Amino acid sequence: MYRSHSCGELRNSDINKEVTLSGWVQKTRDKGFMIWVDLRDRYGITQLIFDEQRTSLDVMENAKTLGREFVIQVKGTVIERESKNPNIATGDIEILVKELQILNEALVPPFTIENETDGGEDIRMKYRYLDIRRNPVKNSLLFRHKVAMKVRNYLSDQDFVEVETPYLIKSTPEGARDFVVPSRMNEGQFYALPQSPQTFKQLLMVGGMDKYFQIVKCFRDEDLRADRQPEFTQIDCEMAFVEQEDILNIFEGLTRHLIKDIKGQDISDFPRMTYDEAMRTYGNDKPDIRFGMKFGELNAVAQHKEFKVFNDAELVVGIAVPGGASYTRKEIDKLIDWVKRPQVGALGMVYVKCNEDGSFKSSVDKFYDQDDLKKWAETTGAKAGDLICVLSGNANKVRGQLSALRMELAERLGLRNPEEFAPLWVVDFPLLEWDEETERYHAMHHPFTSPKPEDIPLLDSKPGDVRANAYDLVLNGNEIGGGSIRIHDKETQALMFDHLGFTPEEAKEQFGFLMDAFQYGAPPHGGIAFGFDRLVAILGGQETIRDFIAFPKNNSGRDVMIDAPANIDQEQLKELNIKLDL
RNA sequence: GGUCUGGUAGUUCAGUUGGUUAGAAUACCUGCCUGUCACGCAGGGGGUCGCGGGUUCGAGUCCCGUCCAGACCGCCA
Repeated sequence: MYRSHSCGELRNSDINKEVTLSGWVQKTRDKGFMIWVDLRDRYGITQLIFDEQRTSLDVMENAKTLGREFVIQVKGTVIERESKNPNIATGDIEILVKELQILNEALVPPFTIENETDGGEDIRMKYRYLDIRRNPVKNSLLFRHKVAMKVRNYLSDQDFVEVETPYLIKSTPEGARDFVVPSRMNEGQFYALPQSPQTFKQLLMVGGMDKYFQIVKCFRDEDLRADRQPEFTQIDCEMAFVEQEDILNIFEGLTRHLIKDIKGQDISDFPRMTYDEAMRTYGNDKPDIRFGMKFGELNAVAQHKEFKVFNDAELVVGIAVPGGASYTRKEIDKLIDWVKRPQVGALGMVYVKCNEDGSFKSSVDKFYDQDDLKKWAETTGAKAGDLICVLSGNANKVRGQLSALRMELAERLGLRNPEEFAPLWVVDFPLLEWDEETERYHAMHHPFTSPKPEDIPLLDSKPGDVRANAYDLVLNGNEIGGGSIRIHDKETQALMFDHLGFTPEEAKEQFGFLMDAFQYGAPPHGGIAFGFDRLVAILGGQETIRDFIAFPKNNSGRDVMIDAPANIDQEQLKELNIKLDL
């Protein structure tokens, strides 16, 4: 038996018990006459004591050789500490060691295994197995497990069935780049890893599994971000015989349940907002509504003077920055530089200081009088002491720019409290989106999303105006879920493929199996998929998902620990009939 | 594909207008220490300044290229 107890559970009530503990040496404090060893495992730390009065000489000598992260087993007696440590749960007791066995020695780790480690990101990823021993990472993984269990239990209690779908499937041209896997048995052919189990879950609906879910890995061969990994986990859900309203209600329930159960918070307000409204008031389809700073469109009150920049602009729009009137000229110039960075791309920024005395001071006083500026303040909701930041230009671009500024300022002003949760449904997404590169429309969500019936007539005349039965769940400015009511009849699906530029032959080749299935009694259905990594990170109060993934990839999609991806040898390539052209 | 930031001891970082032998903290090693828990004290070892080239009497420092890491834009149905 390696252990009778964990390193986190012994208390005063266990005094005088003979125990066996195993774990890692967190730290030794050798005072010569006495050696203390902090023994650590997943559950906590227990102090061991070796003492020249009470410990045999050979055990004492052995204890002197212990180094950080040695794996040891000890047998001894639980005794009360002479001086207690209120900072740890086991701080009242210690183990007077009688037997010490070194199970495995360890090299000196390249960084300290402590809450505040001295190791940087790079080295920690290379030695991720050591990083996982640290409380912050360990606790993130435990937290992830807890969220997964809550989700499973909740959905299972609601009669959802977890069904596994295949990972080796077929590549499709729509959407993200696929990871592909060569098939040895089918010469020259490739599987693709799923970007999502989308078509399979729809086929499960045709198969009568009317409530499906799966916590499932998905794969997308696109560039990474702090909140994006090439392989990531979704809570994938689909239901038959439901309308959009049913799905919103059920998954609003799940979201409320998780926030209540895990964070102890009741969500009072769970608003719904159309895509149009989100874009107009926040410049963004995933607005963070924990704070205000809503957009005020200023065309009507800013295009009547001689200021050419505004007069030529499709949209003039501003936000009120709380307390911003006190910014110095230098600070405002920095803000202007910030919006002019290529990542944001604004050409300039007009500002108005709303002074405490009710007067206004702007960078465009030459063109606008106090009455004009007062109207701007009213439109943007600016109060005395605020700063109005105004951008102008192409409506879509300027909304994106002002949205970036809004988020940046909120971050700087500390308005994005990670312990506050403000979920939101964004509904009525456009069905199609114009793609400049390929010069055609492509599905904003995916090609299986149903258009709103009343908008179908617009498909030919104004394709960009057709709205979809599609919705996103937004939490604190992050898209954590998205879904739609699907098309479930062959004709509509064919019409959709036609508008996406597929020939009937291409549609049949790519998705014939789905349209075939639709002819055998496909029920009306719809669903949603949550980005599980992201959901866990946000509930955990962070926006970077890496620490909630045991073995994440780095910025370039590499696993620096196992050093993947890597070359494969000629034999393997030959077997797969692959010739490299490098 | 692009923009920005960084790369110096095991680790995290400092390093002035280019100038003697490249520093600190921590970790590590040795010794001491009668209740430590961020133990303390004394001593010690430890460097291809990412890599390649250039400018210069002289480069960690300036220039060019390149590699790596991170954040972001594009991309992510």
